[in-house]
Amino acid sequence: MKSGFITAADVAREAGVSRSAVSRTFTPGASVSRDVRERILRAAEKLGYRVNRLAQGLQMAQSNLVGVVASNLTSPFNTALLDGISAALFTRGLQCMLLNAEAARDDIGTLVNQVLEYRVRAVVILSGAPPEEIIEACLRNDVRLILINRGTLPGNADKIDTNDLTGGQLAAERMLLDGRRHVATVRSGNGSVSQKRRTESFVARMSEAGARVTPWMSGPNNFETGREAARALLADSSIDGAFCATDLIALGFLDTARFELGMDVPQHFSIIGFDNIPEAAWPSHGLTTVSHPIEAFIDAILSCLDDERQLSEGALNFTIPVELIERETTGARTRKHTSKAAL
Amino acid sequence: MKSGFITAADVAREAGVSRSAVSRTFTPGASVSRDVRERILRAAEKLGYRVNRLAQGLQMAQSNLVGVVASNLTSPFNTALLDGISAALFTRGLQCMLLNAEAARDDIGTLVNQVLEYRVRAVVILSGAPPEEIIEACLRNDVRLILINRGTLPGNADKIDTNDLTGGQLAAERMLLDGRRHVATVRSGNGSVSQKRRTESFVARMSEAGARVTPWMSGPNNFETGREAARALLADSSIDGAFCATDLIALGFLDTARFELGMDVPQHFSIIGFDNIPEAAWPSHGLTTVSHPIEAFIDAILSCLDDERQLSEGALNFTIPVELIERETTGARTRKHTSKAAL
DNA sequence: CGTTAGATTGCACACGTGTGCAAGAGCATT
DNA sequence: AATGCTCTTGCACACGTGTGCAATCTAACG
Repeated sequence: MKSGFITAADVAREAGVSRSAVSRTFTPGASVSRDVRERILRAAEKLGYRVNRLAQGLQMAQSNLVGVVASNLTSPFNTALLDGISAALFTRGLQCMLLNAEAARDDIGTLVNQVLEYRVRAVVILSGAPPEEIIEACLRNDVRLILINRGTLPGNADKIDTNDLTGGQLAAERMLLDGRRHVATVRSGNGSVSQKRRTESFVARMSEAGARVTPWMSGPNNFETGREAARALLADSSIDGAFCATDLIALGFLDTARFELGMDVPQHFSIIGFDNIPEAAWPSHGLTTVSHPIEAFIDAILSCLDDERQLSEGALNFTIPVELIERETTGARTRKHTSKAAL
Repeated sequence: MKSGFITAADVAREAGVSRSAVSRTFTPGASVSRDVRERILRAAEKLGYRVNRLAQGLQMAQSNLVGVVASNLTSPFNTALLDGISAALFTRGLQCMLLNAEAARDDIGTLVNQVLEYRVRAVVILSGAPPEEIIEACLRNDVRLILINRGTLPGNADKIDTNDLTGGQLAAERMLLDGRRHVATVRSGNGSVSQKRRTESFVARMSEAGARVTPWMSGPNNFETGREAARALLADSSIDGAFCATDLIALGFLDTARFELGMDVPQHFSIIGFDNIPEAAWPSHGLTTVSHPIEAFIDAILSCLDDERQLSEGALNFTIPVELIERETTGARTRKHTSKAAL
């Protein structure tokens, strides 16, 4: 057998019909008689025919591809999201093009441009912020742009955002219930809009209640950042609580406080994270956290993809609900100011 | 501005040259005079021209896509691998098509068929086992097939495998040094070849040294599986060590032993995992484990992609080296048979 | 049997690109 | 000045597919 792919023309020759018939056989809803269809299917099976999606996409001026821009795939929340998205795309007969934002040094513009070259149907941005001219380019070419937790960027794009305001408030209420009066906020330094929003909401509520807040912000969104924050912040022993913008940071903070600094959580202070990653529920951590369920994100993304309208007719907006998951890093059964007594 | 993408013909008209010149301008190494090239680049910039990769792929009978079949993206080792692969592909100007094997109910044949429709340059299989006719289909169409830890499947494909034999032996030696005489092996029930190999190598060495081995195997490769194994196995208090085929399982085992069953590791027994995921190094776990570095996998994959030969001329084989990372779940400073004394 | 509506089939064009080929332009060598 | 060589440029074809249009075929109905 000769090398190279089998084309519809090969199948047509084998089945003794025209190439159009082959094309119609593989096009749902097209008009083909039953015995011709069967003869074609048999020939296609025999030769190992596969429709060339590149040619198809060229003809239709659209592909079945969806670009997904992600980064920090070591964060379990991001990977869970990616897992859900790739599975959801499969159910819609779409293919997932994964773009690694870190590899491109967070040059989201270049990445989106690359993916536009494939005439993708939509682009999902999980990470980084695309420049405005890129948003316009997508709009002009009828490519849906779906922004996940990117905040209110200018331009016409579908936006799916966690209810960070409520999330921050829930965390604050729990801190206040624990009687904490001097809390820290910890987030990564790369300026994620979502981290900023939830932190500021937390700060607002705590300040309103008269508590003191020490902000801390540095490094990437990972475990090590939490460790560094703990070392820096816990030198000041008046701090009796920490709200970390992601679970990964919170777990680094927690582990360092417990095992490196020998502190007792939640006796000495309370810790609350955000994301509800699987690791937070492990017995060794038992991290109290704010959850924003993956399923809600997936549903919202599918709604955007199923939306038949042109993007120019208006974009969609979704807010993902949050919930406080209480575990063992909050709710100490003790009097207030225990940590001060340790001085 | 009219909707739809800008084509090379549009640019040619704008710049007052032929369409060929535009094509050559964007083809490295083609012959174009300097001022024509500049005029074209200016026109392209102005109009927002993007090469249509679908048409290009059709013409060249090949795309810049590489299919990656993965599953269990909640496993940090898999995601780290995916992260590395997507970044590496970017450096080679290739695009990553992510296929979720779980979403396709592990029907790898269908997945590979789908990805072949895009005339991909190669397919990387991180999960599941493709049927032999698919391997042949790839071979026939000059699509490289790169199998990661899939064992010795029949057919001509590039194979990259962890040195599981040495890995299992290293774990066994450490167990013997700890004086363990009745150890368990824990692996998931979905029959990963790699898990099987490392476990069997461990068992062989332990048996050779006269130790007793109780095998356990069930469920998917996740934390919960480790928990169930601990509950089932530690009812038999003569067991004084466990070798888990992945870190995720090992951590579930460890956490359950410590926090649910109140045992002391490594006093009561030793635990060794495999993969060296980041979580294993967290202070709260300190899991001793066998590492097979991601970088080695990436290097091997790139070597396969860079290999210019046709697949029919012979495939590549790589073995990834392993190393025992000793942390706090082995090496108890105590006399032998401590656990027996606890009976 | 004649007519008509409906289903089926093939022809031919379009989608946007890369490149072989030949023609032309510019320049150095004889 | 004539010749040969190198560089540039445009024409035209091919890649594999979907589909409008017209032609053909089938069957139902009068």
